[in-house]
Amino acid sequence: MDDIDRALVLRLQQDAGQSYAALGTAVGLSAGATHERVRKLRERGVIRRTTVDVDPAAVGSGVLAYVMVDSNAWMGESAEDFAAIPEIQEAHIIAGSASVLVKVRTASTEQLQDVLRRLYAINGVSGTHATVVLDTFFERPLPL
Amino acid sequence: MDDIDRALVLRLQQDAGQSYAALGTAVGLSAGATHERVRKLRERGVIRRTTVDVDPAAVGSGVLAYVMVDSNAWMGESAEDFAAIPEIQEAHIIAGSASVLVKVRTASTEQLQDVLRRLYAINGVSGTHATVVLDTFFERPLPL
DNA sequence: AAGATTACCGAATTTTGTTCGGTCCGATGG
DNA sequence: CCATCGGACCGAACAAAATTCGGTAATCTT
Repeated sequence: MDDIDRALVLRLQQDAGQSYAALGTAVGLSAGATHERVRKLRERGVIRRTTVDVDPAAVGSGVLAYVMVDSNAWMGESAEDFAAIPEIQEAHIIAGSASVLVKVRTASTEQLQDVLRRLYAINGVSGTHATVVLDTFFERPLPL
Repeated sequence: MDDIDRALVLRLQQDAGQSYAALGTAVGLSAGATHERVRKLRERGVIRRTTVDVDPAAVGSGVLAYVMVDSNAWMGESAEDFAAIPEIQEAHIIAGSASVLVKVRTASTEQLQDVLRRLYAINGVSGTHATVVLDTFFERPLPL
């Protein structure tokens, strides 16, 4: 994980569609060597997968909200329960008064309400506190 | 934006590296037609870009926190100020008692503290409330 | 229903991905 | 100090994929 690797990851985050030749030129390597570096980055798990960024509004997920989930039990083994709700994009165990923080995307506030209903149905969940996003400044890749 | 488009986006989210031939077979189209569909999805902005998922811990961002930022002024024009802090991965205007919610990734809690210090330096910011993530259940693509 | 538009297929063409032998450099250890 | 080893790189050969395009069928427009 040297400077070249970081440069490669950075450029791939910005555009994973470019050729190894272009990528190599940018970091000062041949296409073959670049290919090998990227292969190893994948192998090591630094690069997990190649994906596409989708406009949420274009696919019926125009409403974004973060929900603090309170519980009266240990939630450490409940990952599956949260994963079963497709509108949940992220779920984290957190320190502090609430115990789980989830990121939810829905098409409407009505559907958001329905997600809250389903959250309450999860074993151990005693309350929720939803924070609706009014405007997103930006969402961007990791710093390097 | 029909069923085929949705299937294409779904599969590209899972693996944007596969060939148009494979993608086409999966949805019942030729490679050429698939190529054209995906090109249009990009053109329309449904697909914003092709990128790679990186393991945060592998690139020195093992600490994740969400920070509620309180303010005593209208924050709607402060996107640049937040964007100037590279550790901030997302920034949103929210409804509720706080006015901005940011997602922060750092290598250590010391660096997290430094980010909080820089947040306070933003014009209008009157307070912060950081929630540290202890464990991430999952982070996944949008539902379709 | 005629015309126009769009989507599709399949093959040709170009570009890229992938593999491989040989070289260079730094580390290892005798 | 020198020989050996391993890793990273280059450049070329080969294989595969992207991209383009003419022709056709389906769909929409009027």
